[in-house]
Amino acid sequence: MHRIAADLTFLRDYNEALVMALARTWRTFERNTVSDATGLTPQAVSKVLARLVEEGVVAPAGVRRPAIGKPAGVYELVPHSRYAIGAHVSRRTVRMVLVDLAGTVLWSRVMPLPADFTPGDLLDGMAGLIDKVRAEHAIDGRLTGVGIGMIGPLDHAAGTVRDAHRMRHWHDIPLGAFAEDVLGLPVHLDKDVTAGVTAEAWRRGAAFRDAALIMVESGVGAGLWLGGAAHRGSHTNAGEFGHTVVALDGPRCACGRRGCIEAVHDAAVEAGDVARAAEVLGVGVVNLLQTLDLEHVVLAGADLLRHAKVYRDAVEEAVRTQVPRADWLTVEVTLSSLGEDVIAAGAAMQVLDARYGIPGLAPL
Amino acid sequence: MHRIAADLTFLRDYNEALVMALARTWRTFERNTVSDATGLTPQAVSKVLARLVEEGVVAPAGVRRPAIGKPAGVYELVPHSRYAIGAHVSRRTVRMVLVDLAGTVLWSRVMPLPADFTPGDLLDGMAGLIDKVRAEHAIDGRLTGVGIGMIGPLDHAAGTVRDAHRMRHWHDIPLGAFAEDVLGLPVHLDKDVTAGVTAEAWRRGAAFRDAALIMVESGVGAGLWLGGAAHRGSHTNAGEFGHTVVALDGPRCACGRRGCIEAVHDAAVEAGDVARAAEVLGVGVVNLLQTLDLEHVVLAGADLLRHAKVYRDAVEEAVRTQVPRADWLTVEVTLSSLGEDVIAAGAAMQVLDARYGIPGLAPL
DNA sequence: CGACTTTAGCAACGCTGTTGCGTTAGGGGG
DNA sequence: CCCCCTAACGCAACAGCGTTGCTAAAGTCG
Repeated sequence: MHRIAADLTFLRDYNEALVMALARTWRTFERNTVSDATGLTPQAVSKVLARLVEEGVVAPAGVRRPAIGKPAGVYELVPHSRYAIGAHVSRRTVRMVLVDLAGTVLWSRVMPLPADFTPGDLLDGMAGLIDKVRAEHAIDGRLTGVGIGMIGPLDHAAGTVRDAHRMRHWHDIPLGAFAEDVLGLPVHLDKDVTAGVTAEAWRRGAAFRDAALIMVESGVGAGLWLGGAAHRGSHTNAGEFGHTVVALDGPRCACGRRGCIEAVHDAAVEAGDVARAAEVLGVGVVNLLQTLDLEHVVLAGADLLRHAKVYRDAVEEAVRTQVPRADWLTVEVTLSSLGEDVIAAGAAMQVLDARYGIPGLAPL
Repeated sequence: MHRIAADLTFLRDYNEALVMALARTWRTFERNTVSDATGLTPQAVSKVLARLVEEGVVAPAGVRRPAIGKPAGVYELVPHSRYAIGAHVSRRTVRMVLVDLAGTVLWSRVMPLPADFTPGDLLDGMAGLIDKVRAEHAIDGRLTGVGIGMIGPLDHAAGTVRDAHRMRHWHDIPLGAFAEDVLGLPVHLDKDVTAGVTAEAWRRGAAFRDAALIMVESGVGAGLWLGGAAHRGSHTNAGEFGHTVVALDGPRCACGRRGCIEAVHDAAVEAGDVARAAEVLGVGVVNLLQTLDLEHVVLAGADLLRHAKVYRDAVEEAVRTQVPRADWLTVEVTLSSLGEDVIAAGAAMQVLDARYGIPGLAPL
C-alpha cells in the first residue's frame, strides 16, 4: 500500500495472480488456454507456471492427447496448498471457518460470546477455535492468515474498530494489530458485508464484476463489489444500505432519519408481515440497481435465509417489474451459496485475495 | 481492451501516466518531488521525464536554487501541447468545448439542434463547430480526439447508443464509429453524468477518489467516481439516481415506479416549491452517501444551477443533519467549478484520460 | 581553497516478457 | 518402415523496464 509506481515485481505478481485466477475458475487447464486467455506468450506462461509449481499452489496433472500433435501438459490448482481462517463477529457470537485456496469451506464452528464482550474476550475465543481447527486439520505452514468480518464503523486500512454500534468496549480499538499479536498470523479486518461479497466474488471468478450482497441479519446492509473489486468507500463505511430512505414520511429509524429501509422492513417483520418486508427490500434492491447497474444480487443473512423463498421471490419480482424492461439489462438474483458461513468465509478469502488475488496499484 | 496480462509496455505507460498526473496537479515540479511521491528512484524519474519532454507534454522550466547544494531542475506541464474537444448532446442542443491538457476550458459554444434530430444532423452540427474551433485556435496536430456525453441508455465500450429516451431516431446507433468516420478523430462516447464527474476528477487530481456529480437538468442523475475511476456498471447504465424510490406511496414516475426522486422532485418544482425539491434531493444524496461512502458531492446541471444556493444549502444541511454524526466521516459538498460546461468538458477530458490518464488493466 | 551537500547522469545489472529456433511426441501417407 | 506434418515444449538470446553504483557538477560554508 505504500509503493505507487509499478515495477517488475508488480508485473510478475500481477501475471501470476492472473494465472491463479484462471486456475481457480477452471481447476484444470493447459499452457495454451492460459496463453489465449491472458495474451501472454506460451513461453511466458511456462515461466509463470514453473514459479507457481515451485510454490506448490499449482501442480502438473497429466497430459491431454490431442487427435494429432504432441500431448499437452495439463495443470491444476492445488486447493490444499494454502488455507485461511475467517471469523464473523456478531453481537453475541463469533463464527469461524477454515477455507482452502479454492474457496471451499472445510470447517465451521460458532461460539457464543459473553454479553458486552471485550476485545480480549473475542481474541481468547478465536485463539481457542484456531487451536481446535489446527488439531483437526493438518494445516501448519500453509495457513495464510486470519480475516475478521464485523459490523462497523471501522477503518479497514488501519485495522481499527472505530465505534461498533451498541457495544461498550469497542471504541477506537486497533483490533488488527491486537489480533496479529495474539494469534501470530497476518490479520485482515473488514466490514461484515464487504467480507461477504468477497466470498461470492472469490468463488465465482471473473464474471462477477458488479454485484451486491444484500444481508438481513439484525439490520440490513449491502456489500458492494464494483468493477471487479470490493468497494469500501472513503471511510470503510459503504454499504449502509439499510439506512437509505424509501419512505419520506415513514417511521423514525434508530439512525435519526425517517423511513429508512431498515425501519420500514423491521416494522413489517414485527407486524408479522414478512412478505411486505421482503417487498420493501425489493424496492431497495432496485434502487441499488438503478444507481449502480449491477449484474448480480446475492441474498444472505440469517434473518433473510429463515424466509429465503419469500425474499428471493420478492426481490426477483421487483427486479422483473420495476427495472425498466430491456433485453440487454440482465440481472441475476441468487441466494448465497455459503449460507450462514458467507461472512466468515469471505473474511478468510480476503486474506487469500490479498496474497493470491489480482493486485491493485496503490493510489497516488 | 484486449490485452489482459501486464508487460513492460504497461509498466512504462503506467509510470508515465503517474508522472503526468502529478504534473497536472502540481503544474511545476522537480525530479525529486516526483521520486518521493511515486517511489520511483530519481534515476527512473529522469528517464520518464526525458520521454515526456521528448513527447512535448512536459518541459524544463528553469532551476530552483536551494540554500545549499546543486540547483534542481524544474519541470512543468505544457498545457497547450495537447487538446481535446468535448460535446454535450441534450434533447435540443449540442454544446461543444475545447479543453487543453490541464483541463482548462478554452472555448465553448452551444448550437441548437432540430426537433427530433438524427445522428446525421448531430454530426453535421459537430463538424461545423469543430471547423470553427480549428479556425479560432491553432490546434492542428495536437488534437487528441472528441468526447461525446449524452443521455443513455448507451453502451460505452461499444460506442453505441442503445435507445435514447424520447428520441425517435436513436435506437442502436453506433454513434462512436459514425463520428470517427465523419470527424476523422478518435471518439469516446459516454453517459452525460459519467463524463461530468470525469471533468471534476481530472481537474481535482488524486484526492478525488470517491465522489458523485449530482445533476439536475431535465431529469435527475448522478455520475459516479468510485475508487479513483468512473463507475459505469455492467451495462453503462449506472447513475439512474433519479429513479430511486424515496417515497413508497409517492406520485407515479414516468419510469413506472412510484415516488422516485425525480418524480417527487419535479412535482415540487412544478408546485413552485424549489426549497422542497432541493430538500428531496438532499435526502437522495444522503442515501447515496450511506450506500457508497463518498467524500465529495458535486452539484451541477442547468436546472440546479438556476437555484444554486437553494440546492447547495439544502444538500449541505441534509449531509450535516442526516448523516450519523462522526468526526471521521467527512463529506465535501460543492458546486461544479465548470458550470454548464461540465458535461462537454468532461467528455473531452475522457479522451485525454484515455491517452494520458493512469491506465487500467483489462479485466480477465 | 577544501569539505560538504544536493542534484545529475552514465554504465552495468537483474528481471520481466518476447522472439527465434531447434526438439519432442505423436499421427498418417507413401 | 520411413518421412512428413502437426502441436506443444524449452533453451538461449534479446529488448526494455526500473535499480544500483559510482563519478561529476554546482552550489554553500568554514
